[in-house]
Amino acid sequence: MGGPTRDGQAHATPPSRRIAGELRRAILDGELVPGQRLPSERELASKHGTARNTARQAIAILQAEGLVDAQHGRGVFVRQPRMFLRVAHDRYARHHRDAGRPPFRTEAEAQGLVPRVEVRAIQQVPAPDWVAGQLTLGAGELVLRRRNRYLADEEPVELADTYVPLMIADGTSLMHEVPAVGGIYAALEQLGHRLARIDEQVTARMPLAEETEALALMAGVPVLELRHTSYDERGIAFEVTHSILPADRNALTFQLPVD
Amino acid sequence: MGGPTRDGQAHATPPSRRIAGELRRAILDGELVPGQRLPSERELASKHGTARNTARQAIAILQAEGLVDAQHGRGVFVRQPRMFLRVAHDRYARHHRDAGRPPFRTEAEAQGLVPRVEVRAIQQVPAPDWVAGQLTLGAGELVLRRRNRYLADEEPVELADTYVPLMIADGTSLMHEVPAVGGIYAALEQLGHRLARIDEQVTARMPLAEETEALALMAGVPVLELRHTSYDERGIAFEVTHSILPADRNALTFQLPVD
DNA sequence: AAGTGGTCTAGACCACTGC
DNA sequence: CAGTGGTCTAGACCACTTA
Repeated sequence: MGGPTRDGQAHATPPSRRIAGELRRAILDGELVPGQRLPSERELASKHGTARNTARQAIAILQAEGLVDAQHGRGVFVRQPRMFLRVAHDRYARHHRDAGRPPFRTEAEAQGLVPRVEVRAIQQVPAPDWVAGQLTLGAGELVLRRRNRYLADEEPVELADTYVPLMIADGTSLMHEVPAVGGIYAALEQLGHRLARIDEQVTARMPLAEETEALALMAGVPVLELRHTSYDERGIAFEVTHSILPADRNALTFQLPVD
Repeated sequence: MGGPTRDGQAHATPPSRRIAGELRRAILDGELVPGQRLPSERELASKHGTARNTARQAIAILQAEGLVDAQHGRGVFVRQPRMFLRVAHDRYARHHRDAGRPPFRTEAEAQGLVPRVEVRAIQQVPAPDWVAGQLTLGAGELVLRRRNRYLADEEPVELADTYVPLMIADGTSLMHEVPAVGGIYAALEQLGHRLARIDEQVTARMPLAEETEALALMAGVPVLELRHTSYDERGIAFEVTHSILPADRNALTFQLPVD
């Protein structure tokens, strides 16, 4: 039994939210510090005179807010601030490419992290709508898709699907696992597609189950969704990349001149 | 009773996740279209031969993923794609400012939306660490803080705290509610701070309870956190803004020359 | 009034962790 | 083995929406 009005208080805050509120305040005020264990579900329940499920619901609220992290068999912990990989505004600068450093490697090494790239798949697929639009292809036309996963110090920090029109990629090193020293941008440049301008669009959402697994995401962590288009000197798009980045491990920086 | 191994299948997917998986597939495959109602919790439970709480847990998973939206007394619905306000790369261009159009108004009107700005507070506060760092002030030095809420067609789309050093703002129109035609950037320019370069950093996280309310956020919607710094022609920072944007209503676009 | 989601209870078994 | 979180059951009352 026991809705919020059983004691005559209409619209009173339900116990689960009250417990979550108390814990949230303790975390934000620093009474509970990052890494510290919360009382167990059973302790919280008996302390507040509720069923265990009610205390559990309170924990679920905090988990959805990204404030705590439940570990099976160990306990519930205040979340630790995580390492931040800042994707700098100049990651596509030619001087890095000329030095044989692909964008991701540039970023990771600048922060003292060990980069690793996993090639998950290299396929020919029908172009998704957004890709076809950016590359001015017919809807459903075949494109090369390279699916990569990027890790810094063996922690996954990005999933990236890169699309290149077959007219450009067919028969080139792009179809193979390791396209060239310097990454695919160096390879594309050798093919005559000199990067002159990029266009990036950023939003965020909660991860799908598949992304949660591939990025080892904890509950309550959203992902950044980055859509990137590369243009050559004639203003023609020759490559697009769709990236998914854990929001707790990534911030994107941009520096723009005005006027 | 009833763990996943009761039937001898060790590590089998628990019923709640199985049900969530089926519904997720139906949504992503388009069998359930945006706006459509899902079966009720009681229907799902009886159809799958589980308790109602188990079906309810499946719904909670989809809600945390931002795929569905539960409405008390009505049902659970596949979430509608929301209107997207793209914050264009040229929102700070001088020609808008010269025409008396502040950045937000420029954006909204370009998309046929009616912009409205609520000034929530104009105060002098100690500079937060990040603000002090960007403006090269002493930690805790007083700065002007203007707290705004932005609405498009009466839907909240941004919370923004703008900080200006008191040395610049004191005694000027910036201390008043409506600083000048063209917004605070026009006012700053009249004070001799000509915008030459901006620096923006983007990340995302789940909203705090206060932000959920101020932005009328639904469950499972993260916020974009945008940190913006304005530099004049001498490379001196004269203004920073900390924005919180609902991720389901905002995408940020950037266009950058390379090299 | 009927149907829906929101919350709670009291109890159970499971899987995982760590002493 | 004890303690923790993960999941489930079967039932209940509440608040909200719709007809």
